[in-house]
Amino acid sequence: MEILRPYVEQVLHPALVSLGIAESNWKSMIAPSRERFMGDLSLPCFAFAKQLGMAPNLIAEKLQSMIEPTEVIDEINSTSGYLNFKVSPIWLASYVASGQIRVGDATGEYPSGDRAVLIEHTSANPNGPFHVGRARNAILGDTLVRLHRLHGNDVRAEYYVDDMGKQVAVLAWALANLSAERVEEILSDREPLNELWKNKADHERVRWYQAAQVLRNDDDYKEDIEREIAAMVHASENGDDKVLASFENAYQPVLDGMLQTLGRLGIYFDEFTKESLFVTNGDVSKVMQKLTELDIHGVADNGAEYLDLGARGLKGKTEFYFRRGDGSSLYATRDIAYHIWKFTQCDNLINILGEDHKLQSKQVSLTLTEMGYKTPEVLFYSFIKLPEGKMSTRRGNVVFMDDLLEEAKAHAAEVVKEIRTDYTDQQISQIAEAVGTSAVRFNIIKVSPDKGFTFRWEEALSFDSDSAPFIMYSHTRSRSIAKKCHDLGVDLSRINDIDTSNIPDSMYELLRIIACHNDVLARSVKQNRPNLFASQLLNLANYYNGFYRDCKVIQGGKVNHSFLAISEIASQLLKSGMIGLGITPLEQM
RNA sequence: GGGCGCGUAGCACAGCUGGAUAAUGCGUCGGCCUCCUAAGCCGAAGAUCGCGGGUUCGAAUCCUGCCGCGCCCGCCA
Repeated sequence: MEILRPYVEQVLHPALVSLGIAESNWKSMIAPSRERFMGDLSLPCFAFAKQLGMAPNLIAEKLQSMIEPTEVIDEINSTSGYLNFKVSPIWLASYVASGQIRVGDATGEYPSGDRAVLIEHTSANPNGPFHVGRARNAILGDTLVRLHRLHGNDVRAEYYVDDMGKQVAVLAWALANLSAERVEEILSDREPLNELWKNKADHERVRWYQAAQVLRNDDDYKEDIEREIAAMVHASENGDDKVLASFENAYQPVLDGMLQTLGRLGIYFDEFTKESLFVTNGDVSKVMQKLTELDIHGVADNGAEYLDLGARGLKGKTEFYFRRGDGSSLYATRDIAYHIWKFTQCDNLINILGEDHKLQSKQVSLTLTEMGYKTPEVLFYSFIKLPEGKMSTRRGNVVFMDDLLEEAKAHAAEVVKEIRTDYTDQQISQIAEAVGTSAVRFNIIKVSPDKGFTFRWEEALSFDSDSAPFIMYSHTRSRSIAKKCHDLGVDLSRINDIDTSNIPDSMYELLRIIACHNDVLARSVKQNRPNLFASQLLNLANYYNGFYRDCKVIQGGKVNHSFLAISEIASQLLKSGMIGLGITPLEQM
């Protein structure tokens, strides 16, 4: 509870001075209390023991006896070497009611901070529909975008479009050389295209891609295809307009289909930057020229060039190749040019990458440092497995995000239909869409990014556990109360009177959670860990439910304005926080 | 084989610049709808902090060895 910190420091300072502790590094030792019942902030006294020649628990007790409770801190206690400070309910209630707890805006319309942050996420090759594994990037990335905005940063969300190279070339080759009949013939042993996605280009065209991959492994065709594709790749890397245009015609509809899926999850981008840009505008050549001039530069027998990053602490394979023997650039080289450009657009740069990119990212960062540039922050995430093993488009062992969203919506609709018998079909559909997409997002966000997990349908569709619907439900309760109060003639824009003579425990506990809300948000953003804020929102919803139980806003047709004020503040924080996580706030459900 | 990361109750997660009885949520079990939406609330049980050593007055936290899981080790992207 950072809002309490200055008050704690103020009362602690004279006491510590009179004990003979003058330095001020004790300030950094003040931390949130371990247990809620003990307090809000605590000072561990172990570090003073040596200097004072006293046992820590005695120091804590001594300090306690020297400090009088104040209007802000009404409880000071010491237990086993810790001095605990607890915030006064009356002061806290007034503080919260006065509107000083910042309710951020995750839509990013009114950035209040001074940091311009560029977050690059997803950037998936446009060759087929999202499966759940690939979507983890988009969901983590978009959540980070939203949380940074909620925190006040000015954020730009970027998608780096891989519009050159082998993957797109394969797709373009297949579309140019294979008929629909031929594709289906090649894929005859696979599951057919789901009827639902028949006109969605990402699902349609991925079959061409898959068929081409089959042929590329077929001895009868392999060599010819490889030669043709290699020629296309080569041309694209040299900035050949015609080939790049044919690539774009091949991938753009696929990308559009993929973005449609992301749109359903509330994921949008501010900017799409094509990889080819840095080849055609000369940046890549300049980068390669500069790299050639570095001390750690080396040349292979056939003229390929690399940097020896072993000299800069990289272990394992230390040669980092940036130019092929034929003089063309590599993906990583272009990525360096892209990073240099990105740094001209922002103060902070964040990349969301799968754990398979760890080495590559390290190489890029070391190289950027070598060239004198800043390096990006990177959020790595582990892959999502299926019970049957690794997800693989090639082997058909995938769960498509489109299918998951359909299932989630259908499941949500069943639940709504069962418990809200008076809702219309349209209401049910709207609620089910919100619940389904929110639940899918939340189930991915709540898991720590560096931990891999296994996708299970029953967990992905579970709404009664640790879930988005739980949070959504608390929020609709608060809206329902507000609506009732409005109908009773209360002006909701003018409620900030708190009856400090009546602060039940569950209201106090809710206030304490509210008081830490922005602390958690700041930490979540600073450390790029969306799951921390997800947990905070779950807590907020939980304590709101406790408040709801004990503090009746409306009783016997009369409105308790004090409770209503707190309910409304909690409601706003729930709503802004939900938008921050990409959960859809509903008025009723 | 080498490198990087992960391993905390049935599940998920916090704590990891060493320090309080390892916190929180879900699930489980038991209870609660004449009461603002029971998609809810209350209570209880549940942890060899992967395993073994070491450093320390004190280790989930630091060091080390092992085990398990993931990823990487292309002049691919």
